Amino acid sequence: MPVSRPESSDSRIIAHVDMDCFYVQVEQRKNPDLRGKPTAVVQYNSWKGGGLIAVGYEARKDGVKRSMRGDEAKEVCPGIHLVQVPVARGKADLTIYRVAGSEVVSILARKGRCERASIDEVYLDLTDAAETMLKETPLESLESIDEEVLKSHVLGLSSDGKDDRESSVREWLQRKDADHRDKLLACGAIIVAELRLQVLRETEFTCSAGVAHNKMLAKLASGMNKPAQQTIVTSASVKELLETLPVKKMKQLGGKLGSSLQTDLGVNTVGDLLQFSEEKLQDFYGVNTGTWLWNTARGINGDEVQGRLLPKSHGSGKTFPGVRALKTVAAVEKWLKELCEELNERLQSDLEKNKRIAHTLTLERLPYCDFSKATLPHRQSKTISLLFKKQTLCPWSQSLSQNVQTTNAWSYKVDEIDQSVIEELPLEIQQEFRTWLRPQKRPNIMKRGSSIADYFSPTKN
DNA sequence: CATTTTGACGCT
DNA sequence: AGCGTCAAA
Repeated sequence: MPVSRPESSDSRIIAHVDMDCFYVQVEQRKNPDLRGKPTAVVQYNSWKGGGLIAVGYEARKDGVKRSMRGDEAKEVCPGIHLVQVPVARGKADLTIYRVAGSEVVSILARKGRCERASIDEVYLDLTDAAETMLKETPLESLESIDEEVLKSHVLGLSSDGKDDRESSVREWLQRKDADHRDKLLACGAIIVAELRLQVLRETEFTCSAGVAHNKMLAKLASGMNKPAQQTIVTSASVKELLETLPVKKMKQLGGKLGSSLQTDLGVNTVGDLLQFSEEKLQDFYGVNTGTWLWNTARGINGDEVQGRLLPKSHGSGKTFPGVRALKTVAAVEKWLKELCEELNERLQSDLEKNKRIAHTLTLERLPYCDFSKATLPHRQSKTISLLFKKQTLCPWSQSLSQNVQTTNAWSYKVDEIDQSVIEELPLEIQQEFRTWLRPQKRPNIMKRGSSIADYFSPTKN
């Protein structure tokens, strides 16, 4: 965990925006008949109705849970509408959701530094925008405050449960005697409410948000009131909030580290961590993790919002469970080709839209966790450069062939990137490329085709 | 037969 | 470079 700026006096204004049951909303926009009806999105449907990966709020009321099978969902919610993820090349194709996610990012990026954290989440650093707003329009003089802002949940605001919550939120937003950091939070809340309304107007999607002084607290808050609401974390509320918060609810503590805290240290809430010195935590978990835990217990988190609107990598995969395991080289080749073709299509559109070009390719085989049998060790991966030659991928064939009948060994060569691909790039990028490639003067040995699958076509040794 | 399909980042 | 961890729909 990076600990770039661990100060408790952190006065940044950070928002985390999270789309509500995103895939369901995408499907409901595509087919408005589904709006207001119990809906879930499933991957495949031939086995027990497919696996749910997103559940709308109407269906959640009936007890439908993610990771249920479609058939199970029908049992608890007979009227549920199950929409299938599109299938292309024999596998789930998430393109429509990625495109929808990027629509949202392009709107949210208008007000400050924006980081695409996942297909449907972003972090925003609104510090500058909030400071500017506070300077130019003192909150007390703001006579018309947007209705959406008044629906905010302000943690630590005592009258959160009384009948006129909105007026107490208005009062909090405009408090003359509020300290500077609270006023900045109020400005952040106004900006985020505006952004969420813009997202709704321009995409028809609702989202929830958290506004706080750092990423950790903003993320925590965005999930506290869903759907279509926002939550503000004041500094004054942090201690109480963390005191009773189960460690498992904190990002990064949902897995083995969180379990270890519970079983090895008897730490059940984030507040319980306060009893341990930084040194003690470092002894247990190493310098970085120890310091990170010590800061986390105090609501301190220095992670910066990375200005990054695009994903750093593209992946395409498919599982072949149980009896569907691939048993022949031909079957492995067939599916590698399908995966490569999907990837190729996405790389092509990335090149056209963003002028980016891939430079490494990694083939991975993920473990299949069947505890009933002797299971394959773990994960295996091989990475190659797509830009430079002198790469032979014999190891790949070994990994791939380990569990299939090997007929003839494969070997692959990857050459310099094809000249025609470079020529499609903007001129200044081309220039950069020639610099990188300068030591490489030899002509291509292998002609590169239109599909990255061609990189893996078996060649003679 | 069976969550699946992603994506980021840390450790060595 | 290769593997492990964590998280989200």
